[in-house]
Amino acid sequence: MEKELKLKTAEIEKISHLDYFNIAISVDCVIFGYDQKELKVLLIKSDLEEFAGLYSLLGDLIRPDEDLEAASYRILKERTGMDDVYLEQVFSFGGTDRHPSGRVITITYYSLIDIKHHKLQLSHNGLHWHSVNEIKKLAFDHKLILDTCLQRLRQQVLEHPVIFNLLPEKFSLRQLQELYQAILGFELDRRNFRKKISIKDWLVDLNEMEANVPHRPGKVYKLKPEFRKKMTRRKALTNKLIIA
Amino acid sequence: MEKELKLKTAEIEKISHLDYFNIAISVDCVIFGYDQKELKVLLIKSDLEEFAGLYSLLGDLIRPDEDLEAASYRILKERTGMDDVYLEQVFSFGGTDRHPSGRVITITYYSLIDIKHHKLQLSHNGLHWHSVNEIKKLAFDHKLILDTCLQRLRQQVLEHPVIFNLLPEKFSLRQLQELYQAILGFELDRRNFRKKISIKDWLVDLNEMEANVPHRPGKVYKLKPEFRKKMTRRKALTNKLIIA
DNA sequence: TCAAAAGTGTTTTGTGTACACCCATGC
DNA sequence: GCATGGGTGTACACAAAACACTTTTGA
Repeated sequence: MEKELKLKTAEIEKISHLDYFNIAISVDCVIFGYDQKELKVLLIKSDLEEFAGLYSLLGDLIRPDEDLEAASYRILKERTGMDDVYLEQVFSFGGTDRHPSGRVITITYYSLIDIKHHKLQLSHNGLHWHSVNEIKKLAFDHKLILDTCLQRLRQQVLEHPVIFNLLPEKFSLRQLQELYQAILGFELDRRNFRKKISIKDWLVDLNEMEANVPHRPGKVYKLKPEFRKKMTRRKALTNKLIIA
Repeated sequence: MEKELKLKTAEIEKISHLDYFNIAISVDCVIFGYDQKELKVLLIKSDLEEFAGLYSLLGDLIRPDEDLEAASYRILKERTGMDDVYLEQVFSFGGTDRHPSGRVITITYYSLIDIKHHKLQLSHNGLHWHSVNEIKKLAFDHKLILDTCLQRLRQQVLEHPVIFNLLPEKFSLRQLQELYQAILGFELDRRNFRKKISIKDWLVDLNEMEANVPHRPGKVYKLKPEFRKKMTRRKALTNKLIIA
């Protein structure tokens, strides 16, 4: 992967001097995870001198024979080993100066993965999970991209059952509430939260209890299978907010 | 403009045979207008043999020195003569087979214009306003693009005061309500509608009355200037729905 | 005088929000 | 027995929805 990134920069260098239609197109992925009660995002060390010491999102140029989703899935698969993930296109960024080596338009996706279910190559590249709240600056315009995706994620979790892609299959209502809070950035009332979730009828009670908690164990639930849609889909017309 | 479109096809033909990074990038604009109590969209005859007899959206390849918004504004300006318009990026479509002459990824925008304030060159090209409801099929994947933009427009008018870009500066509440209905596709209660609009405090009463109506004239309003934002902006976190 | 739409309030229903107590478990 | 979170219900405030009559104008 190191090699691939170097190649990428070189290729951009080359094409930036060609004629009219040579604009490169990339996909950048904001890969969200959840751990230690914090929302995380997968970052890698920037391979450009201009951005030495800064981290960037995961991305790559699009290949001529793959569509946008395929490119996103490829990036995810290469970096996390996972291909069964939730993925959603967010926005395209096309400023003429956003890449120092030439004109690159990027189409951004965010994805949600269960951080425990993957094996990263954390050895080099600086590939790592970073707390979203602590990120002040990224290479390129990636901070803007991250903020845009986070905003979209916040909208989505208010309206649709996508948040479960960040959790293991079995979870307690406390875990779910803490995750909502980590994403939204504010506290929720426990009783009202439970009421709204139960009205939504998204969950199955597994008749199990949490184990290894230093207090009274809570019930364990899983998402009903009909809501486990992982693919990119078109959004439905906004209905009522679910939470908050 | 005829010439430019022919050129465009030829250029795409050429680049489709080049090497790795030669993917063309276009912007397609779904330009909405409102007339005769119907939502309209600006269409043009497709210039490709493959789509003879079909209409398509307005679009063009992106130039290397212009960003995405600049390309959208250029297309609008060329076709409608207007450059003071509301514009919003919606989605990017990148299927490998979406253009018969080669790989073209398109970034789509919708815009809202006051249909009375422009002068189209309606003489040739088949450039015309088409009722959105009557469109069954378009060239390329443009029907899908149109549907996606319409869905986004419906979301936006429920949350933000963008709808006024489709109306003349002065309008009555009846006109406004009819426009909401045309976009949303269902009827609204007149009293509840007026109440919600007045709570929003978007409008100024101009102390004028409608003229030339075959019934009791209504009051005439305009949008408060602070809500007349025409540029592309990032969306705010969803707040409560306004209408419906 | 009729047709067409303007203008205007009240009631009912549902949803959001604030809030407090007892319970079960691990340590 | 104490600390920690689990689990539950009620009261109030506000927003949405349903609904009818009188007024004004043009034809």
